[in-house]
Order: sequence, then C-alpha cells, then structure tokens
Amino acid sequence: MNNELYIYNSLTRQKEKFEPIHAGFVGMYVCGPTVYNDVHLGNCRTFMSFDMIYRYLSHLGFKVRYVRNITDVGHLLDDGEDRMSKGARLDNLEPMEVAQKYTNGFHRMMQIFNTLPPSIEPRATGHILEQIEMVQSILDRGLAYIRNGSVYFDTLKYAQTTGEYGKLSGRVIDELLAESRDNLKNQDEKNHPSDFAIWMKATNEHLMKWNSPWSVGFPGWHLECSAMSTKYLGQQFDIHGGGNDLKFPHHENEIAQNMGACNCQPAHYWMHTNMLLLNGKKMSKSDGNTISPEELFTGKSIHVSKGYSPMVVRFFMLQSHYRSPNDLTDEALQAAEKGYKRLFEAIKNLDSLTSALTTPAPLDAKCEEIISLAFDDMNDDFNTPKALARIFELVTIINSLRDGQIPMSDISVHGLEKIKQALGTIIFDIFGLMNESASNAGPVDGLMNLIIDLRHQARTNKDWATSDKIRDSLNELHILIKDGKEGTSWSFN
RNA sequence: GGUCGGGUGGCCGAGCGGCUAGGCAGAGGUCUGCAAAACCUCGUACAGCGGUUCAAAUCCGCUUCCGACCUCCA
Repeated sequence: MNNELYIYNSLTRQKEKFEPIHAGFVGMYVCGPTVYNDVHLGNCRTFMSFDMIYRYLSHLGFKVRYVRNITDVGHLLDDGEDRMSKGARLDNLEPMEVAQKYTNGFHRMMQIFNTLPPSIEPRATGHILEQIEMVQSILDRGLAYIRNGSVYFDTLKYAQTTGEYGKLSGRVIDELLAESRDNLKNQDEKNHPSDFAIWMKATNEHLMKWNSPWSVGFPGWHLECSAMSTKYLGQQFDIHGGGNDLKFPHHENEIAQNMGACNCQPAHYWMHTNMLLLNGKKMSKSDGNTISPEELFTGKSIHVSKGYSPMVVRFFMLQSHYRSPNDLTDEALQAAEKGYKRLFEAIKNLDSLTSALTTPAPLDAKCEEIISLAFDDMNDDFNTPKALARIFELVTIINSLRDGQIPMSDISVHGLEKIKQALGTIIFDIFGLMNESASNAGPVDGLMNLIIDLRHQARTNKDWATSDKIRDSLNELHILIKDGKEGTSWSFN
C-alpha cells in the first residue's frame, strides 16, 4: 500500500520516514570489528542485521555505498596497552600479522553467514593522515587541547557551545563528571573526566605509532570512524549503524568529533542493533556464558545439544527484530531449524506446481495481499519477524496446493509466478538465506528416483517388509521419505 | 548509584488503544498398509497493583524482576 520506508532513528528516538540526502543514493557507515581476536557471535548478529538492511535498501532501488571499517589500531585496554599490540605480544607476531589473521577469519565467517561484502572496507591504519588532519581541524576550531604530546577533545567547551554532547546517548555532562572513575591512564592530563583522547603520545614500548605534529603516537579510538566516514561518505551522510553498546561513548564521541571538525551532524539516521544473549544473559567469556560460531555449527559446546548450520542461525536471527534483544537457546534453535526446513521444503514444492489458468483465480488476490503486507512490514523499520510470519502463510497455501487440499484451479499461472518471484526476492535477495539441503544435483536425484520407484513396486505388491526397510534405512542416512497424494518425495533430514 | 530498554501462551518471538502474528512443542482430526510428511481444528497469553478510557497487552503512576550502557565491547 505504501512504498515509504520508515527507520527508527536512535538520535530522535522515533521512527522517521527515510529520505536520503541525494535522491536514489544511500551512504551507510557501520562500525566494523576490532581485529585482535576471533569474531564474536554477537558481532555476527549485528553484521547480519546490517547486511539485511543493505540488501533491502538495494532492493528498493537505492544505490548504496556501504562502508564498514576494520579497526586495526587504537583501542586501549585498562592498563593502557593497545589491543593490537597485546595480541601481537601474546602471539609473537607483527601487529599487522595479528590484524591480517583475524581480518581473514572475520571475512571467512561473514561469507559463511552469506553476508554481502561492503562497498568499501577501510582500515584505521590506512587512514592515519586523515585522522591527523581531523585532529588539526578540531584544534583549529578550539575544541581540543594539547597535553604532553597528546590531544584531548574538550567536551565541556563543546557541550557549552553546541549543547549537543550527550544527545545520542541521553547523557548530561554534569553527571559524567560525577560518575567518572580514575582508573584510566593519563586521566590527570584531562581538563574534564569526560574529555577523551583524539591523539595519544606513545610510550617507548608501544608498537604501533606514527609521526604527528604533536608527538609520535597513535589516534584515539573514536577518531577513525569520524575520519573514514567523512572521507568516503562526506561530512553528512544518511545512515550510521552499530551495536547499541557503541552508543556511548563511541558514537557520542564520534558525533562530537565531526561536529568539532565541521560543525555538522554526520549522519541523519543512527541505527543501533540490540544484543545477542545466550540463555537469557549477555555473552561473557569470563562467566563461560559464550559460544563461538564454530562451536554453534559443530555442536561442541555445553550450551547446545547439537550443531546448527549457518543458515539456521541466520534464519533464527531474522525471526527477531534487529532492535530487540535476541535470546539464543538450544530449544529456540531447534524450533528455528524446523521452521527453516519447512520454509525451504515449501520453496521446493512451489517449483513443482503448475497452473493451466490464464485468467485471474480466487487465490491470486489473497497471495498478492500477503506479499504486499510482507513488504509493508519491511518498510516498517525492517520488521523481518513480521514479514517472515506472512511468508509462512504462503507456505501453508503452497503445501495445500501441492497436496490437493486447495484445488489448483484456485490459482492462475500469473498468481503462481507472482509467489515464486516474491519468495525469491524476500528469502534469497533480502533475507540472504540459502538452501543448504539442496540435493547435490548430479546422481543423487536419479538414485533417489530409482529407489522410490523400487519401493513403489514393493508397496504395490503389498511387500511391506521391503518398503519399510527402504524407508527405515534411508532414514538412518538422514533421508526422509514422504508419501503424498501425488506420489512420494524425499528430503534430507 | 545514574541513564536507557524490557517483562507476551510450554519455549522462541511479533504486535504497542478496539480487528487478539508467526515458528516450535502439545491435543484432536483428514490422509495412509502402518508411520512420517502435508493439511484442518483447538488451547485463548500479555509481571503485579492502581488509574485514564465506551474500550488497554498496548496510555499514565507505583511495585517487582531482568537486561544494556556508564570501563574495551556488535
């Protein structure tokens, strides 16, 4: 009914009609991973969510420039050590070797989950110059100060002059003052506890460091996103995304830096994905409440009774809204697996359906309405669980047509074509799901047809022993035999 | 302690003033040599207590429980 896309904007805390800065084009920046460790499943959820968003925007006809960075420098630990440096020291590697190793692993996992690569994937270390320039701009505009070779962003002055600080995260600068802790290195160099480093002077042991007008050092950890989004998407762009744990301080500081450098809000729409939970709790390595993608696939974890394929995991995540917390449990995964299989069986069944009707039939309008409602759901802040619910209404119709509960005369050639096209678009193009149980084409189909034919003969002869032996033996090989009105079919179980 | 966001049927998970999704599990039925698959029917849920309203799971208040952020975090 409408083709307008509405997006929930974290900045204004409401759904807003999406209007791109340049008609037909979308610039989207998503905070990528820090590559000092194997990808976390939670990261995967966020990137699958934005992958779906990227795919849907593209489907709507937008030409999307999707920028997702790789952070390979700059994040400090509590003890002041750089994450990359620490990883390098532990593994006895060059920092860039650490970054490359985990970047490769990250890419592999993104591929396994069938996410599309971003248009540009810039690395923080490849943009040191841009970051130095941005520090200079902020200094030039009087919103930063230099202390012992480090440069700090002056949040107090920024808050006073613009009133913007804390807008995204709902924080008030006075409260930030009250709640600050003194466990950060160089805390005493700062004027105000909420001030943050945009350039850090490096110690001698520090491995990753560069020359700058202020010191040999490295950029502050919020700066890369400001610098790279500006470089590739301009000072103002459409969408900025990330996990909602990045809202503060990362995104808040990012806005401050952009405002500080050019006095403009970088992104029109801020989108935040919610957390992935494991058995109702945040994943945490120290508590043992965690599961890696590999453990999830292989089932080698105390949290799952068996392994679940990447597409089942993707389907599972699509069943909840990106802004809601998603609770991963073994029971929920089992339910998702069955739902996923039923969906793909229906898609397969759909291919075997043919209609002779060339004039509109009773079911045509009904199916078109369901499809149209599914797209409405997508337009309503990417409501994939709701759209998926509509799809399952279609699944029931498809199966009913195949088994004869609904006569084929109720649907036309056109109606059938419409369903095929819509399911293809939504399931494959937008949701990014793939059929994992697709038969390996080749000889398998032929073999199965032969076996089914032999079993059919046995059944005709009322040789139940033979027909049941075939069925049971195949079942042990995880092949399911399904006797229907229109003959026997099979699927991997 | 501060700031947000939540508590929906056995489980997961949408909905967010009237039309009470969907998946999985369960019960009954159709079909079947039997079973499975598929289809049909069913269960009537919204943390608790007040309030607003003709009407509240949906709005307001209080209570309670949970989560996120405030420190690296998707």
